[in-house]
Amino acid sequence: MAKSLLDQHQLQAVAKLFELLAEPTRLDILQNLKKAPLSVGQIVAATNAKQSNISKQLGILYDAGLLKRERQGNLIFYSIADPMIFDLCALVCGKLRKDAESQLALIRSLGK
Amino acid sequence: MAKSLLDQHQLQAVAKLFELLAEPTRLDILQNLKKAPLSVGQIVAATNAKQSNISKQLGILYDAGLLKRERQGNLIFYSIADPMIFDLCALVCGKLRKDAESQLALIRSLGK
DNA sequence: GCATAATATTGCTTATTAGTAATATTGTCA
DNA sequence: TGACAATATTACTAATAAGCAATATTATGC
Repeated sequence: MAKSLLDQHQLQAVAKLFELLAEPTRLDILQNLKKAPLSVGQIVAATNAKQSNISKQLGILYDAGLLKRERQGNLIFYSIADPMIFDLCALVCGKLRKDAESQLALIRSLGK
Repeated sequence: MAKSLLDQHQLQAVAKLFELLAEPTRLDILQNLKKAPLSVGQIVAATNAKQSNISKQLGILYDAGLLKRERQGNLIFYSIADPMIFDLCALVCGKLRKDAESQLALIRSLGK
């Protein structure tokens, strides 16, 4: 394989997936679902977003295939469809932490 | 550590980073810089975006700390500041490929 | 069937941003 | 210094999306 650059269409697909993770509210939903499935009401309670917004964001994540859902009586439980997203988030969190640490080290060295 | 959920501020920082990778043009720039630093003109030639747009997106990636830059005479060379982003993209690409494959397998099994 | 609870949808406003053409800046060379 | 090439900036338009209040849907228990 020579160059292996993604074409326009593939880049769009990758961008689309990143876009899903580019909103604090959706990230909040995902991290709350990490341990176990939750009903919509539980997610609303765990975050500080309105019910209509949570429902909308859940729909977006579900339509994209990142979440599964299952009805249990009156409640609808959402769960993570592909735990890979946590690997993504872990990478990002690791980078942010490392960046913050080296920033701190720089400030400390200047203060001497 | 008990829950270790990210707070609002941290979620925003994570979202911000994903947002940078949520645009096809910026992804295109990044993948072109993977092998070696390139001047702005070279990037414009490698992608199919206008100069002003490339310059703008380069500025965004640079301001965010994802790119470094160095002037060499009349040219300005940009390069990747943190190769971790390629790990992120590899994860996403892997997921998309796997999803596509299982989708294909499903279609094939239905065709029998 | 009716009242109620849980979730989804709709219509709307507001904010953000990609992309562009035109112009400004910066550096090089003669 | 002046002409030219490379890059950055500006002002603008158009499209997208988050968030909200209000309303609609769906399921439960009486």
